[in-house]
Amino acid sequence: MSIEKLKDEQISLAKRIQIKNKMSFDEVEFVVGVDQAFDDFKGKETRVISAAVLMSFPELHVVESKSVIEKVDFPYIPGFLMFREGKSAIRVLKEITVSERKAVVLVDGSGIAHPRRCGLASYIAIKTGLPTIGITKHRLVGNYEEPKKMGEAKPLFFEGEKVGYVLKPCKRCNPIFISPGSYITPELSLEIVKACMKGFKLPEPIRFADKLARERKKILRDLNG
DNA sequence: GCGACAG
DNA sequence: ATCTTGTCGC
Repeated sequence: MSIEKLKDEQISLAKRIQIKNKMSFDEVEFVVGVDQAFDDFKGKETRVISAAVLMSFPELHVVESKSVIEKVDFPYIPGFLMFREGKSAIRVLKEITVSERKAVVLVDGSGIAHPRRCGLASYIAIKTGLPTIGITKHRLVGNYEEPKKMGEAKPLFFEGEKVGYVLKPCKRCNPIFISPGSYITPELSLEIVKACMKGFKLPEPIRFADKLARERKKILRDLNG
């Protein structure tokens, strides 16, 4: 599969993205965090561990946790993360009872703040029908004004459009980048992420999913090698 | 050609 | 993302 062909696929998916709220802030009953860890041993095939943590909202109590593991062949290429992590991320989401709930998914990757307006979070939203919010620790695309105070957020612009927000999560933290995947606006995305913060750089659902993925990876190594 | 470039 | 110990600070 050529890069050009993959770009076409992203452009096609981007046309299906809806930057419109599927539900209001008050209607959100759950949030889900999804994150991946990689087991990359010399000589052996790379494996990806995807973890998902379902939490009540706005209380943020863990309701369900699941993880899956599978081989990965696609390399990391900026702008094409969906082809490396998308498949397993969707698999683990199907392991938890999220479809029948009023939930929003927080993903460790960009949403529409992407060269073709279609990052990993958008891919997951389109393939599952669930509203998603993309969150990254580094900028992929876009221009912005540096938020200075803790809790302050500035809009992220790309090619003349507002594609998300840049939030300073804590006093001595670098900002995090928030952009909608689909079925949600930049404003509600920011509002929900803020409500998921508990003094750390990343929102609770992502932190918990990250922690779970790493734990499973360690167990995997102690077992095999 | 040079710099930028999610995880 | 991952490789890695101690260490400075609230």
